[in-house]
Amino acid sequence: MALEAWINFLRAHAAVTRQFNAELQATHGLTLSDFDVLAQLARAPERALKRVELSERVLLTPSGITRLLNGLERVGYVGRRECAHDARVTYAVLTDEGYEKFREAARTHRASVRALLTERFETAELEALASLLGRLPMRPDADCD
Amino acid sequence: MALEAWINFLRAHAAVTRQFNAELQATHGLTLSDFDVLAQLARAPERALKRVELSERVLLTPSGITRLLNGLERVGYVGRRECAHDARVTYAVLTDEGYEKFREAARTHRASVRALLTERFETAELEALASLLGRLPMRPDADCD
DNA sequence: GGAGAATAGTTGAGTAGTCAAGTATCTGAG
DNA sequence: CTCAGATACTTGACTACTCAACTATTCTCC
Repeated sequence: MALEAWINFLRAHAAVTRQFNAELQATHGLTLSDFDVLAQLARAPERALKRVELSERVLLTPSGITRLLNGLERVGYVGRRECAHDARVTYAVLTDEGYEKFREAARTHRASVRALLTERFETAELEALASLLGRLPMRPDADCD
Repeated sequence: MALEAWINFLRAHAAVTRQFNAELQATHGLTLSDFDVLAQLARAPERALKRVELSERVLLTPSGITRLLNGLERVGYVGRRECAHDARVTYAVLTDEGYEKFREAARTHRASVRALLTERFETAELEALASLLGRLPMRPDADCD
């Protein structure tokens, strides 16, 4: 039944993010969102991304991205680079330090995620879950796809 | 792969809650969390629940519940009742007005959820999804169950 | 029956985000 | 060439929480 699935989804999200967030915060001083943008930058070409692109990928508003990046800039994990062709855009670029930080954090985070999930699901189930979740809208208001 | 499932999960949550929240806000002036506690109260015996119970069910901290209930009390959807046996507890009780509000909101919310999900999944898939999600921890730090 | 630990709830301060409005830049149509 | 929009951010004011510290009460058990 639809509503039950939805409620399970909400509860599970709250419980799981709370745990992972706390873990990431405690061992690396990073938010889940921080980690998410670090991850996006790490896999982007030249480790740089426009702020707008970033906001689309991590599902924050542009202003959310500005503030989040302020924090990451202050601690030196990301820097700014101007765009030659368009003076409106500034790229967020991952510094070497930021990349290093990401790699460390990714290792422990990946391990926790894997632990949480493999403890509860068989491989086939995990694939099924990922694929089902993948069919949900991945951007706000994408019900007209 | 575990990490992929997790990322799909995060994105889907952000996109979907954003949409439902906006919808609920626009048509009924309620937050998803507001709706959630209204729903918990509506199905509780005598439509009353201790604040602590509420906080466990909707996965907010006790202080979050206090503040959320402040709002719902101000607009008259919930009231307070003292407990005869234990002077520490005050029950949150759903008023008739609050119950009415919940019923209205539930109808449209249920319809949206159903629409979103049935548009993307077969009945069997939905059951599978609900059951898989149901295996995730439903309370913070419940990895030792 | 009284001290100490646990439980229910609130509050002050802080954080992570939102939205709406603003600035600066770019693009395209007449 | 210019002016009307669109686009890329940033900022101020707000919201919805969280956490830590507090009060008030209730259990425990010697």
